[in-house]
Amino acid sequence: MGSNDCIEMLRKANLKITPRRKAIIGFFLQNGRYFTPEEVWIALREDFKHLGLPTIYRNLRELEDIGILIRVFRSDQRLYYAICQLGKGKKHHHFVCKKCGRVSEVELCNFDDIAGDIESKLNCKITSHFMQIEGLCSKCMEEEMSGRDEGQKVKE
Amino acid sequence: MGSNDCIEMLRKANLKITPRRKAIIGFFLQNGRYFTPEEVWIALREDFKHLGLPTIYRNLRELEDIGILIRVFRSDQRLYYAICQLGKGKKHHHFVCKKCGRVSEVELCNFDDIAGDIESKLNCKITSHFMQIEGLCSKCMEEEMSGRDEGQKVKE
DNA sequence: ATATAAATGAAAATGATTTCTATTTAATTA
DNA sequence: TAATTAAATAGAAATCATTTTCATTTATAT
Repeated sequence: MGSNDCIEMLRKANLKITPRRKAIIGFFLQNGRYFTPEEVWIALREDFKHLGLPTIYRNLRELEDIGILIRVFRSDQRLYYAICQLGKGKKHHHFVCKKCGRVSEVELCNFDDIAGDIESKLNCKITSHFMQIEGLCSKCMEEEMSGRDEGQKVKE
Repeated sequence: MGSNDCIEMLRKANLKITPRRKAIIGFFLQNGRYFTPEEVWIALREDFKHLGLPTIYRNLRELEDIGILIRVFRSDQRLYYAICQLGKGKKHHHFVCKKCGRVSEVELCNFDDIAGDIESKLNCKITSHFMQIEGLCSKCMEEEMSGRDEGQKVKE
């Protein structure tokens, strides 16, 4: 998916294609990691004379609603968003690099193999599951190996 | 695990065994579902002449740290906690009833079967994964079936 | 019993997120 | 292309869940 597909999704969702929306989507596409609304705001203020933080919050939420963005969960209580190229239609999960925050989409999932067993055991009906996979992305692994310690780092 | 085990965990963690802590743990054990700090506070205020909301927040966090409680994620940005009988040692997940909020522990997990494949595909190193399973618990399924609509309900 | 560090309550502060409202703008239609 | 209209936006203010501060109390080790 590129920005074009995103624009198509905006159309389908009856959301207007505004410069801010395009910039937000472009920002997430360029940097393939998660960001707080404030971080997005600070980055995009460069490109807009006027840009309200509420606009960012509103748009991030709307873009999440239509499946262009996903939420990333961290233990602090803040909002984190990342681009979701696969959209809501395709079931998948996300891998989050603990070091640099990069988010990668993972289509592989074998949960269905045990869903029935869980249902039997709990005598319940499973309707969905959410998974967040964490670790080190390829880039951060290399850096780890070579003893270097550069690169974008996630705030602890 | 019962309250006794919890008290043992408190000891191990060098947390004092206070009436409030015992009450909080007991409250979660009795009602096997998730609650916000405020809900816990309102419920336990019955039993304590003085009970500060910050005390609840502090304790919930501490109890989460040592593995007695877990966080439940919902799309609103609030804190939800539930009892975790298996503790941090044993890898497991949680099933959350979308209707009544009941949280059940699920030891079954086959993620390891595909972890290697994901690592190969992304060329990454997976260090952990978090999963929240959702659906209808047995009690709510029965109610669904019989057309009744009683029982504790989760606020939408 | 005493000492001491931890726990607590109450009040106040914090700060992320949302709401409000007047203005602007994208997109539709004449 | 201009007029129209609902949606989007900025900026300021409000909200409200959560945390901090600090004086007092309490669990527990001695």
